Amino acid sequence: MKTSFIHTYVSVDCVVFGFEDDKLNILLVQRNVDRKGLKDLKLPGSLIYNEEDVDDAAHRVLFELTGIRRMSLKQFRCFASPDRANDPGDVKWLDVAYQPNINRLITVAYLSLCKVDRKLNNISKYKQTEWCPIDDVPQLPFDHNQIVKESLIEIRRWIEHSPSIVFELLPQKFTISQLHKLYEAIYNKSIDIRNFHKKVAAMSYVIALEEKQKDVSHRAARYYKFDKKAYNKLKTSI
Amino acid sequence: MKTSFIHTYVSVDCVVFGFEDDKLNILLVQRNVDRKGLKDLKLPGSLIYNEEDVDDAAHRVLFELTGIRRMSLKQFRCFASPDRANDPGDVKWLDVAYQPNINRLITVAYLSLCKVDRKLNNISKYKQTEWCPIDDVPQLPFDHNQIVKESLIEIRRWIEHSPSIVFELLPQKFTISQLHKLYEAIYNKSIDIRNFHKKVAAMSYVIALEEKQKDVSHRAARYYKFDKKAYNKLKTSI
DNA sequence: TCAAAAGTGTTCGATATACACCCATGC
DNA sequence: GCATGGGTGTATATCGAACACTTTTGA
Repeated sequence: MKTSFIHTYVSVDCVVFGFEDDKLNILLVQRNVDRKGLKDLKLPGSLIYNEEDVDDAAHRVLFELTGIRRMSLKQFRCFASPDRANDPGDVKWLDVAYQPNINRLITVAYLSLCKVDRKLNNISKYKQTEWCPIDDVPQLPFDHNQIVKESLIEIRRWIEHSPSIVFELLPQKFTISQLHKLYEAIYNKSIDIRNFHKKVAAMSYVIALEEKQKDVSHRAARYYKFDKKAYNKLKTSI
Repeated sequence: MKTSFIHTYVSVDCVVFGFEDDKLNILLVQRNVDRKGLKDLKLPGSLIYNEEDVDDAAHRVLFELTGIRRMSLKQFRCFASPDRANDPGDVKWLDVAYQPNINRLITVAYLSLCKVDRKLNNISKYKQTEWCPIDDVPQLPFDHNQIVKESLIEIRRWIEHSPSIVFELLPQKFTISQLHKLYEAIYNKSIDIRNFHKKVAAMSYVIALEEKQKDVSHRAARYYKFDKKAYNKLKTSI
């Protein structure tokens, strides 16, 4: 009787967002096994270790992926459907990548953000990683497509709660236009640019710099930066 | 090497909110083992079965607890600290309740809501269940106190997103005053009653009934009901 | 007639939305 | 001089917050 309780492996899977070509992209990695011809992509993830918290496992995955130690991340859901790992190809991959007879796998999904201009010095584990536009995500193994879908809802919630995290998707110096396009990409709708300027002006933690764009064939845009200290002061004062 | 991946049991724990005496309460159950004198309470929960999704496990726990089959519930976080089940008393309880040598336990926390006037016909499993005011929760095993704490934040988020769920905490017929006190309890602040009347009036799915209170020693309050169909129509039209 | 809770409107400030033209730059 | 994107202000609607008195009922 007691044996019917699940005794299982637990993994974390990370949806890492980046912003490129005015679009949201996510990081996908190549699976270890090659199936000829087809790119065989998945979300970066890993089984968790014995003495490891899930949050730590997610940090570890991201570090192995990007070389960045303490990326912002947010757990958003545990996926545990009994048949999420039933596809024969997925079962086989589990056998090769981890060990045979993993009959079931529960995963905890995380959201994270990364500047795409950051060089990803991934730590040997992944053959290849690539940014993939969110509207152009191929079919992924397990329930990774569903995880991606839900992560899009979650990223909006995250921003409502912590407006600062959008700046993790932009370079240190950015233009209003970049920020504007980022918001449009995240909310998937067009946002009036004049109202947007007002909105940014109201963010006391977005600081205008003297510096402007150079060598652009139109009026040069001013650069701005995100002031973390001002943001935190504001947050704690509320 | 591969053996260092976690291979573990997974449980669900449910924070069930009720509304009584103008306060939020949560349902606690008595652990199976008695420690003399002290009430030994915990959140209702269970290990999950082999072929069971976590959501289903949570539904099962709630059914065993209340006799209600499809309660609204919301997964809100996976708790997986390696030392969440390190307390000797907790280890011993796990041994007795489930089986020896559960060295680690990951849990997925759920939020749910229940009318306290509903008779809880709990299905034999729990010796005793009791409603406990949220401000008066005793020390609980594992990290259940933290789970309770986070559930309070989560219930607010849930209401923002799905205003209808508050009505699961009230009887079918309720007064504005009850609804008002419920909101005050959830947000833990006083809310201006006139503004609140306006707010309720703007909820097209809260329907005034002809019926009023009887035998009260003050002006009788009108009853209202929640109209689920009107609510759903509104939701889908947006 | 008193105690206790029910019910009711207006004003103000803040915030979101809609909307169109001139500016700077490189080619 | 023209194409390209940068930058700006005003008017209106909506929402939330503040605020005090009258009504109904049973005891």
